[in-house]
Amino acid sequence: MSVGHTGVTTSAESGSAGPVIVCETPQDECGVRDVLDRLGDKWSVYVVVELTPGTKRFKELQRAIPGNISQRMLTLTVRRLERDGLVKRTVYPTVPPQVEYELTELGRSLTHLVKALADWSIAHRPAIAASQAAWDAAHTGEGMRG
Amino acid sequence: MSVGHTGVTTSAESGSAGPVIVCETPQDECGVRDVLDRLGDKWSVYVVVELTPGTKRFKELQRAIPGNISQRMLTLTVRRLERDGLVKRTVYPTVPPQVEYELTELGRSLTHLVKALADWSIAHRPAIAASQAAWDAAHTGEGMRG
DNA sequence: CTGTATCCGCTGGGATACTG
DNA sequence: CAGTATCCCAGCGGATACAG
Repeated sequence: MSVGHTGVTTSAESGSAGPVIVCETPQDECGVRDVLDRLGDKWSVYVVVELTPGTKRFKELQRAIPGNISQRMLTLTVRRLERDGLVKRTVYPTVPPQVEYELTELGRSLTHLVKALADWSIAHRPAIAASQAAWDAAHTGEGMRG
Repeated sequence: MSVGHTGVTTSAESGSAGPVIVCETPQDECGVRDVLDRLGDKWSVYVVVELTPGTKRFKELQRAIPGNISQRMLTLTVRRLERDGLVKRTVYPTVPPQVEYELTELGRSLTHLVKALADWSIAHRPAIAASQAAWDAAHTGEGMRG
């Protein structure tokens, strides 16, 4: 492999023993996984968010993303995004090297969904937090009251 | 814990050594993780999708979800969803026991976003697949040609 | 600066057996 | 049927060292 032990490709063409999702249903919820796997990547969303305003370099991206993403994960993330056609990577063969990342048309078409997700999250976070608190309160000492 | 080695609570109040996300930014992309963590759960989305038409029992849910979700994961998933206030769980103390799951108001407010995600995924899957194929073709034998 | 290869811990998640 | 507890493994993801 070229990018570490995980590789960039997720499931296809790499191993012949991992169906992952059988895809029985015709088209309804079948493709959701494709996006969610990318969105659930823990970092992909942030890259998309940070790239929404415009082009950013590797280091800029790393600094902009909250949560201290490691070099390794940023590389893996942008590579996957690039492979999916959501991000365009441009290398300037200078010294020191400079690499710029930007959203493609496809990537930009996702930003409004990410925005919607973020809006929903922000709008309902209080409700969710309250629900969690209530749940926790109702379940404290369920199997650990000794 | 009451539900296995993983527990239901994700990060808060359980351990004091896991900040996970520092949340430096005021409110822009900060709350995205909350939703994405839930959506990236690999199964949560499917539960929401399957519950969109209406109430379902545990076993029904398990059968309806593509990819053969295990009992354990379905339990964990619906518990988390319940804790977040997205799903309501109703137990009928019959023999044999019967438990019904349904979306709450909060949960239903998410369905249109999930739908949007699914639509986007379906609409752009060909483009993504093409991009992946192109990327793979351009990167075959990068570090494994020996 | 940008990226790759290696080591390693942690957690998600499957299989299974048991309870009510 | 619904749920819990245990075992166990694969993979994600962090830290680090090294290369162009």
